[in-house]
Order: sequence, then C-alpha cells, then structure tokens
Amino acid sequence: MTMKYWLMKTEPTTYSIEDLENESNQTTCWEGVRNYQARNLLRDDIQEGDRVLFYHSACKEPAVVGTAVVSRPGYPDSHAFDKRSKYYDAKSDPENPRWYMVDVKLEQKFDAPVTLASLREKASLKEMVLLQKGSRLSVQPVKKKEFDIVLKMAK
DNA sequence: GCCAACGTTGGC
DNA sequence: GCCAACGTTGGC
Repeated sequence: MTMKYWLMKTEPTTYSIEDLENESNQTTCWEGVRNYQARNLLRDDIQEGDRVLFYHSACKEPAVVGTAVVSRPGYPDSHAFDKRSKYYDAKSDPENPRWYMVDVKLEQKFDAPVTLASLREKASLKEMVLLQKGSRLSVQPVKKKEFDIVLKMAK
C-alpha cells in the first residue's frame, strides 16, 4: 500500500498544533469527526504512515501550520460512547460504532504558517480540495504533488 | 457578526 | 423519496 496524503482541519481554540506539540509522544487521537464522508476516510482509507497537513480553521489567519504522520489507522471513536463527552452520540454504540478516529503524531511544526491566502495564489494548487468553493470536509485527501508544494512553501 | 454553502432531519 | 427547515462550517 503506497503512502497517502491528507489534510485535517482543527480550530486552534479547540485544539492547536501547539497542543499536539505538548502531548506526550506528540501524539493524539483525532476524535470528534461527525461527518459521514470524513468518517469513511478515517475508517476505510487512512493508513498508518500516511502524511497529514495540519490546518488551522475558523481563526484569524487560516493556514497549514505543520505536518503529522498517522500512527494508528481507523478505530472506533470511544468519545461517542461517553455521555459526558461533547462528542457523545446516543446512536453510536460499541457493538456497532458509527464514528471513527485515527491517531496522529507531530512531524513538523512550520516556522511560518502557509496561509490560506498564499495557497490560493498558487495556480498549481487550483484543484486542492481545501480551495474548492463550499469545501468544508474536515478530513480530506491531498495529492502528493500538492503536499510537496505546500512543504516547499513552508521553507 | 454576517452569511453562503453544505449536511441532516423529519413531515408528508 | 422529496424537500423545507434547521444546524453547522468557516472565510471574510
């Protein structure tokens, strides 16, 4: 299985790349995704070793702020079973989990964020899912070419 | 804070 | 199965 590339959104007020940096082993589970299309990617398509663009959304300067690596592929999101969690969902149960998550480990925090505005300026990124009108998938596929361009922009 | 775009829900 | 109403996302 060849390596794949993804982009994951997070609101930095909820969970930022600094939070990931401060985790033990700089690893976290990516819980709380409650969209079926993104769920299917988490459950079926994302593999250990895949690379991730870490994106800050709904903030002053939306941007790719670093990269991560998938350290554990899809497994049931246990937060959905926890009544005290804000991600609780009565329709998901351990016998038949509705929601999935993966684990990600920080690879690199960019010295300078690659802003949404700068991504939009690149003709070569025109087809990037993130840049499509109305695109709001919080877990989305990225082409290798696109991933490499973003990495280059971070230097 | 506004609002366009999208996803989900539920009545029929 | 349609679709109006509602809720959420997320850039600006």
